[in-house]
Amino acid sequence: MFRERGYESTRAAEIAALAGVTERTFFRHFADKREVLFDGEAVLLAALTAALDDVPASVAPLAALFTTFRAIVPLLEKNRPYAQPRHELIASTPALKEREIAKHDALADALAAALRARGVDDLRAVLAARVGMAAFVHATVAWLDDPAMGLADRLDLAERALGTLL
Amino acid sequence: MFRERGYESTRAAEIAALAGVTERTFFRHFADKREVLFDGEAVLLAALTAALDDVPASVAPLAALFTTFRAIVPLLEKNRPYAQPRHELIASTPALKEREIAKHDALADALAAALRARGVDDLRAVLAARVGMAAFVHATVAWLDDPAMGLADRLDLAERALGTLL
DNA sequence: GTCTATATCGCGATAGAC
DNA sequence: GTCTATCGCGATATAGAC
Repeated sequence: MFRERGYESTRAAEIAALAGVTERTFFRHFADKREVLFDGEAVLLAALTAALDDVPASVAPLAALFTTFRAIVPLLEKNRPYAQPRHELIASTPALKEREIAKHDALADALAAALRARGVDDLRAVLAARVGMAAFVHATVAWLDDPAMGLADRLDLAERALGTLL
Repeated sequence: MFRERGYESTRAAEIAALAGVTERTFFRHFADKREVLFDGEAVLLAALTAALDDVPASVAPLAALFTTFRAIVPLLEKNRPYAQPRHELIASTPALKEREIAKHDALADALAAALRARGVDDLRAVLAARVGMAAFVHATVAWLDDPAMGLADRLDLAERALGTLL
């Protein structure tokens, strides 16, 4: 419906009707209209933290994150047919883009907490998580926009670029 | 008004009345209610890009950003009496936090564009900008929460922590 | 589920600046 | 005289209280 009529022109009541529930029920499931598109974030977070748990604690923080990202590449690639049009919609709708950025921010916070749990000090945990997320998001977006290069290669590229920054 | 009655309990019409204008006029000036608190972002962006222009093009991207941040420290310190309560309000209001994150994201985009204009390739520009912003925001928040350490020192700390990551 | 508030936007008219 | 900012009125969808 969002793709056909546009996000703003689609009323919450219409979505609810399509799902066969009341408008009120819709808002009981989703805190607001935008949330309909971000149900999957919980799955992504779970996959990331699970993958991070499999990385030996001896691996340095940022390297551990890149290992984590690579581990979920198959999951993301399987999801591409859904993720691509979703990304286009979000990119062209400011309200949704804002929400997506907030979700990524929360994801970074969660990764930082996971790194702290591995014994990384607070400052390095926060910075590593944000640096990692920046690379991950950039790689993912580039991959969605241009599938000529695989996601794993995009991650390699980003990791190597980070190495040349300092 | 936000601090006294809380953000949500303060109606847009009340703000407009305080300013001596109509509610309709309020919304002509601000795209939405949240924007009232983010008028200063344009000033910050201008200060940052101006400061970055003064850094020789020979300086590496991330180092150039830290030089830029240090250059505007006096501006931020002068602004602290306003910034501190503002930060508390934003931190305790999800809707405002979301907007702030989006503003920081836009700032990172602007910095990336500025780096590209210096001849930095796209990938490195984007990553440097986001890494820099992460450090800058973390340092600023830490400084606002605990003024025991100066902002300049917080930036030093973050830069050195990044050095051990990359 | 019902009821209601209020953020937000469209439109037409008006007043003052240049 | 055009341009711009404000006003006044009305409509509607989201979201929250009960």
